[in-house]
Amino acid sequence: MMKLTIREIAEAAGVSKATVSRVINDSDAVSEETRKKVLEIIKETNFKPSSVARSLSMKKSHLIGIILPDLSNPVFSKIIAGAESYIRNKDYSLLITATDFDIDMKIKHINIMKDKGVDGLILVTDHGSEEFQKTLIEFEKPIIMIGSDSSLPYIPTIKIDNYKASQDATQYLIDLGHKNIAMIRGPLSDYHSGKQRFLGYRDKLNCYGYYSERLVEEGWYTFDDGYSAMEALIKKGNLPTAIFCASDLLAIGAIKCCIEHGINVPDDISFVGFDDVDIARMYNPSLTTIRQPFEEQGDLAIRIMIDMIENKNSIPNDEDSKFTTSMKYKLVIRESTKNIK
Amino acid sequence: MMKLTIREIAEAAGVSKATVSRVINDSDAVSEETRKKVLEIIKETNFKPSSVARSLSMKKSHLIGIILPDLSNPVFSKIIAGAESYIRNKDYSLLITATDFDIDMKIKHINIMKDKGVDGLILVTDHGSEEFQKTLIEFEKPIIMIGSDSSLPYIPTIKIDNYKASQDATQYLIDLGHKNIAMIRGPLSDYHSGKQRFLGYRDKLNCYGYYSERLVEEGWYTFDDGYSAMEALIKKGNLPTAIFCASDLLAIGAIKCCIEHGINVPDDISFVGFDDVDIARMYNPSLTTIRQPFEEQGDLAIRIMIDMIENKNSIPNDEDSKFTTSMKYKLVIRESTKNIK
DNA sequence: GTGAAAGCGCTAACAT
DNA sequence: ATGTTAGCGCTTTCAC
Repeated sequence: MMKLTIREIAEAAGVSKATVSRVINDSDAVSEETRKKVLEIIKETNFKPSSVARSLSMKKSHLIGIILPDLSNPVFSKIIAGAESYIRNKDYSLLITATDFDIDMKIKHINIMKDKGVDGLILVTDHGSEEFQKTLIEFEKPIIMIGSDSSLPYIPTIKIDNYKASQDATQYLIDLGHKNIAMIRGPLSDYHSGKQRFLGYRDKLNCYGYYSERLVEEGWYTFDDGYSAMEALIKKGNLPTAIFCASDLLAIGAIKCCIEHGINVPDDISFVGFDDVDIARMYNPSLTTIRQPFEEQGDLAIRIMIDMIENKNSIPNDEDSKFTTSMKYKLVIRESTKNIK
Repeated sequence: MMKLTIREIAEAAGVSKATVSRVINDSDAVSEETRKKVLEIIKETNFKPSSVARSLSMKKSHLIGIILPDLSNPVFSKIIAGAESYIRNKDYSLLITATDFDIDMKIKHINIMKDKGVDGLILVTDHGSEEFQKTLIEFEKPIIMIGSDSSLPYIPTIKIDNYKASQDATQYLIDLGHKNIAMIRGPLSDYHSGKQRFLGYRDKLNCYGYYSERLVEEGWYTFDDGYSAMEALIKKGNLPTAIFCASDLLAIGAIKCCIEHGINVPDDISFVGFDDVDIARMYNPSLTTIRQPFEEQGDLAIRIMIDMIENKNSIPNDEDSKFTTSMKYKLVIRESTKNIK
């Protein structure tokens, strides 16, 4: 059975291709009679217009690209899940690529997305190099960033206030009576999740005069790095009574290390994570953490994107309309923290 | 700056569009001289041919669709990650949709994929209804199934032997001296992960005369269902000394429930999970489980798919070439199981 | 209200 | 080796 085209439908209905097209798109007045007839034939034959041909003709692919570092990390797969579940009922599809935090890879794939004709691009990434900026500028279609900003004023950004969230987490630990509070941070080169979360912690401790460089370890947000960082902390001796971690995985890795060393959580050490991935509530002990609304971020990004694509006017183009959506985070208190007053 | 087309390149190079096309695709002999010239202009202008136009003309989109139930479940996001990381260096992209285990949704999205012109489709799902089968038959492009088969002989399938894996897991528990072994299974309507895993367990217990219906609870592979199932088991009284679970999440939910009830794992009850998602090794206690090679499955699916797309001859078309790849699973022993002999 | 024709950007015969 | 021409399947003026 050959693939049907609009031509066959037109013939079968005894009208022109143009008319069929009008019916399909509701684009122009068509007499009720012919519309009925055409519609009927379309149902009967189960005809579906080729989106490829349509894309070429309309210069719109109904594809939205999304580029993120890593699909097997729950942090990112949640964002995708949020985006996907909203788009599913819309007339768009998602083209997804992971790029391993590699900036050149990112640039390459932004270009691939462009070739594929995506109508818009969602970037989950840090802002990166100058060449990266250049690629963004030349993209010429709507872009949205999640978790980071681009320094390009016309690119909407969705994120949370990492600095403030970290201050809140730290304050919570202080309120619980902790003074010797360590942090396992992310790399400072990672501006939002690394540097800002660290600064929030440091500045807050400084308010109380508790801060010391000795208290800080660093890792790449992973379980294994959390484990190693904790080993380092143990080796240093003079254990803290609480540890704030830049990610849940870091926290869980560190907790696992503690347990294997006979250190009780939260009796000996309290832990606060960051993200609230699924594991946080499942863990034993369950993890006190900062909840980031990942799925909502993905969902919102798609909403804004579709709006930008369909009402071009809504693309912010002057300085004051630069819009950054700062989403609400929330400190979720569970079993891993203890009041020691 | 207008979007460049092959036409501008041709003019700039003083040749015809056809020649430019030849250069781009290495499709036909072109004199070294003109090739150089064209290539140069392409570099200079940073020209990229439109894949949409190309798709229309060649009837090949270089898009591979993948449909799965849920993106936020680590089981599925690992498969995607595997597929994506292989495809990334190939000249293909991935169109991803999640469908919530809803069969009608699946059918709808298979059709959407078809409209979008994907060159092939990877399905992570159970085989489903007759209408579903019909949709597959009418798809007319390569399809591959992961984790399940289709009953259509020409559709390659990638999976593990769930029945045997469950027997192995159960045997392991028996070897450890356990006789009173419960199971938290998935729904029997789910043929592979539900029914087969259960049968492997039941048949193995029957070999020893240990089986009893009282030992079985059921849930949807989630943490919360595991927790509830464990509560039910506790309510029944006469606790088993070991529990085999149809998923890691089920196991972890049950373990969490035990801990909250003061039941020690593994001293009082041993647990074996299924999947080996990341959480399994991170958990406290870490979980003994059957490892499924998710990323390898995704990777392999893409390899086979690209091969099918590019060498059509390799599509199996006779009965004996029906090919099911049964991947190796592995029992990974960790802290959640205890020898009680 | 409807049809004819041009065109979206590319590839693929067919000529030369 | 290269140019010419005719599509791929759809949308969109522009006539009628």
